[in-house]
Amino acid sequence: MMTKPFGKSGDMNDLVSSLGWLEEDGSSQDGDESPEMRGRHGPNVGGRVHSCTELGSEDMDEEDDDEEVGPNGENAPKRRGPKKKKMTTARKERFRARRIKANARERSRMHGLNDALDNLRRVMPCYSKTQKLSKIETLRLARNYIWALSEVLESGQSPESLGFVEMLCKGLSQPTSNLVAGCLQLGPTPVILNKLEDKSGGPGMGGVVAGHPLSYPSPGLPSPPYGSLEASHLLHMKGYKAPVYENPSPNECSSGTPPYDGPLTPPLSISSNFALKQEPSPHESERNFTSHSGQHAHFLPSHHYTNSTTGSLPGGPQGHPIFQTSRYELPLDVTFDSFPPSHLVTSQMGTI
DNA sequence: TAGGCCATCTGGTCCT
DNA sequence: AGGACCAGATGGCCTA
Repeated sequence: MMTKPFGKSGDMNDLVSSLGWLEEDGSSQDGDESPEMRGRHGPNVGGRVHSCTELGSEDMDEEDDDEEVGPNGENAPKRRGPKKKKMTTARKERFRARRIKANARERSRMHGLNDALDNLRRVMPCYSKTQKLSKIETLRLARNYIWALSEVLESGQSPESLGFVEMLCKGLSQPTSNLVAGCLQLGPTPVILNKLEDKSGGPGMGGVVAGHPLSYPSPGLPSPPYGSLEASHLLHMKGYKAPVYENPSPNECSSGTPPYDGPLTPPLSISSNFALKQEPSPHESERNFTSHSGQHAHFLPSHHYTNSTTGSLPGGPQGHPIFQTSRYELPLDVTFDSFPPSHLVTSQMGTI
């Protein structure tokens, strides 16, 4: 099988980022035929054993149609089971077309996944168009963000505290930690973070321990691209007129759907399905989870803090902007990809 | 140049 | 039969 040259280049990103690309996706009959999307390898890449499925064999048969018969006929494997259908040209074309369609769907699916990741990046506390978080770092930061916010809820810890930032940076790579810290220049004094080897965190978690100074922004970190953000802005509350949550359906970015631009869902409405480890609760609707630090974060259902825009919360800091939100009722299956009002975040971060 | 990240192709599996 | 999802493999791009 010939390995086709693959022409993926930097401009693929432009294609991917454009909505038009997705629209063309289905109709362009796959990149195997388009200059940008040439396949790179045949079915036997990486020494994978080619199966005898119809789909798999069709490509092989394109070059050696009569593989079942050896040069002298003696090597023809005696196959059990249903006899393999003769790969007629029509069948080959059909299977090829099916494969091409499947490739297009797969691309579209992955683009949808990437769109969702982009939405997630936008609501992260250090969104920057120029310094895009990698996929894995986006997920890690999202985890930390949720965790940190839950700690704010549970303990009333100020989001402007060092601990909040430490939680955000936990387990992140050094560049990402720098990025986060560059965004979280809390008040007049830059945040001082401490990032150590994995000592304080759980398995797989990087450790951030107070007392080991490592000032941010780091030497090679220009401030402008990273913007700055007060912690209260991080929680997009200053001057934030929270919209009344009307449409709970997340604006999902499945294939073929436009990028997220839909109704904003409220902050800190931690749904009950967010539970790393659920425990029985005396109150049916309460949720607990064990954080990586071994602490227990205690979640209350959203209606526990569904007060007026100036209302206070049980257990929460009175009058803290984080709680000055209006009525929020989220379905349990709300997704975070529509979670915070991204414009409130980005507007404070000087996204470039 | 090595390593990280990414997009894509591909075949397998499961489900409708 | 066909679609969704997944994981493996590969090569391109970028950066230290």
